[in-house]
Amino acid sequence: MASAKTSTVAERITGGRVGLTVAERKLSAALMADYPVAGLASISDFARAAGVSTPSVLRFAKKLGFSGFPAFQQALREEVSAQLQNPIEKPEQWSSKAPRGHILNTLADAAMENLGASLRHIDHHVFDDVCQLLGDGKRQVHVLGGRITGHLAGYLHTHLQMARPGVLLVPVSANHWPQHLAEIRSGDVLLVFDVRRYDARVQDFAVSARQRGAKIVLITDQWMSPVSRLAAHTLALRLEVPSGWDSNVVTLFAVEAMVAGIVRRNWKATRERIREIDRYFEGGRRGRG
Amino acid sequence: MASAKTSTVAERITGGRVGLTVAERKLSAALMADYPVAGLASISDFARAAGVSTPSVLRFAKKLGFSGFPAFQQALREEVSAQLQNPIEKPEQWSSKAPRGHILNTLADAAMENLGASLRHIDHHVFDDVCQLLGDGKRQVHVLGGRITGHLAGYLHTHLQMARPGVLLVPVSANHWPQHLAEIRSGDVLLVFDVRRYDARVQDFAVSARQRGAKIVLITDQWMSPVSRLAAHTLALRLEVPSGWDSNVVTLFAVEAMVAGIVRRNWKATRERIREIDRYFEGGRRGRG
DNA sequence: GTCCATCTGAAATGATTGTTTCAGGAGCGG
DNA sequence: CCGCTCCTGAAACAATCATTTCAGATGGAC
Repeated sequence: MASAKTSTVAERITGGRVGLTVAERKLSAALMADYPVAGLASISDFARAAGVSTPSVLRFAKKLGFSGFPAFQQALREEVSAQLQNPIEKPEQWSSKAPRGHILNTLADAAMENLGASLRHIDHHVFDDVCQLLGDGKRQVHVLGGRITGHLAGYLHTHLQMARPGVLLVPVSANHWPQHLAEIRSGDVLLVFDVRRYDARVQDFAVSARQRGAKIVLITDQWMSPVSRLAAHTLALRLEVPSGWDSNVVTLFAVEAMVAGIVRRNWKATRERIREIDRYFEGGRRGRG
Repeated sequence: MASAKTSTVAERITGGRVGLTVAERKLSAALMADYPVAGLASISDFARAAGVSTPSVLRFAKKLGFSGFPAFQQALREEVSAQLQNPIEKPEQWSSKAPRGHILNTLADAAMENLGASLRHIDHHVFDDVCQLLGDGKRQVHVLGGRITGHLAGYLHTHLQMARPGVLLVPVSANHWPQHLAEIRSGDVLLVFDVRRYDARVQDFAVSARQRGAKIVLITDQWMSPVSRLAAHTLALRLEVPSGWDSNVVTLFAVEAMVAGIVRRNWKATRERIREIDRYFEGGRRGRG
């Protein structure tokens, strides 16, 4: 593998630490003319574009410290990837009173970037399909979360119940999963939250649910839980924050967006259900408006 | 050579003109998760990243109108090239592919405005004081939420437990509150979530807790729960969204920020607690990483 | 002009990729 | 539950690619 990943390929070239030969200068010029895309084609294309032979390209890559042409390309791809994550416009400071490095500002930055990155990557057709699936009153919906995401599962469960009947929260404790599995019928929907430290038991549950004919919707992080291979729909979100933990702000956003998308579909029925629920809760509440 | 070069690959995919199969949706998701770099690796890498077979990738490319995988890659390279040349493209839309009025865009706007408005109003000294109070191991912390916010209370509870001992979640059901009140000692902290439709029973609980010598921290919305008159510290957040419901994205943000602020104070102890918890959970989990 | 060191590309090789084929399986309507 | 259609991936194949080898080219020193 290539050694120093501290510098970009361009820096290595112009760094001048290495004297370039004629062929190498041609390659350098061709690469800079359309950086770094020129280097992302095949080795022969790149050679042709620069007007040199393929072995020269290879020697070029090795001279720059890469193990071979694929390693060279890999570095270029990573640069592109990093560069394309163009940051969204954000306030230079969120909380004007707070110090620049205050955790409120830091995390707000991260939250916004996560939200932006997630939304840029979400396919809104997938999102709409998920809403339709979850809003389909003929299917039961089962919601499953892990130790942390279980709270989000609960949040979704509570809200989804206002929009439609037949919403079941899979118990947090895995001990009760076998019983719950028996509730799953063909055509049901299983909504799974599975992020980072993916839980093998969750995966097992998903396998069983699928065998029983359930459609699986997965909400996961950018590294994609293995459950995605079982899922009919997957929403991959960006959850990284500099605190060293993951942030579920975007996850909750996705949950609320789904609820909003579902409610919008059958607003009348939802309003009626909400009234019923409220009527019940009024009993224990004396509050104002 | 591929025919129409008028549209980007992303647009062809989300354009919806072509119905996507399961494998194709996975590919789409994987591609969007790191667009367009994910598609610039070899066909087998791309297939592996998406969790499908290589032939599926090929069919995907052909379905999008390309003569083969190389043509597909060529199109992606051209997009990268074009995009890297005009560097500053502001996201006037969050999900560029989704329609302007799509719920994802609407809610994302609202979320950002809420976050900004909330942070502008929060006094970071109050925030820091809250963190210190909640991080003080000599005080028990009781966390109380309502029907909806109870899930956020649970989220905070789970995380706070990783940072310190003596964190208690007040049961959701008001029936058990009398017993729980007996757990509250002088000097304890009661963290209350109370938003909109303020619950009178929550207020009653807060009154009792305060009589027992508890300090009260309140997380509420911009209209301020009446509990604020009892509270030592109040964080008022902006939670309005155009869906007609409230959004708790900012609330969760505040929760995570508090956790981060507390954890930062005593990181060593936290890490040890996390290890212990992990050790326990390892038993029921076979997962990777 | 001759020699030497260095650079370069044609050709051969081995490795990997992209493509096709085909049998099995999932999903769907009757 | 059965039969149909369409989707999917394992395996075989063909094409291209990345790499090595080696003879010829280049350019400077004397």
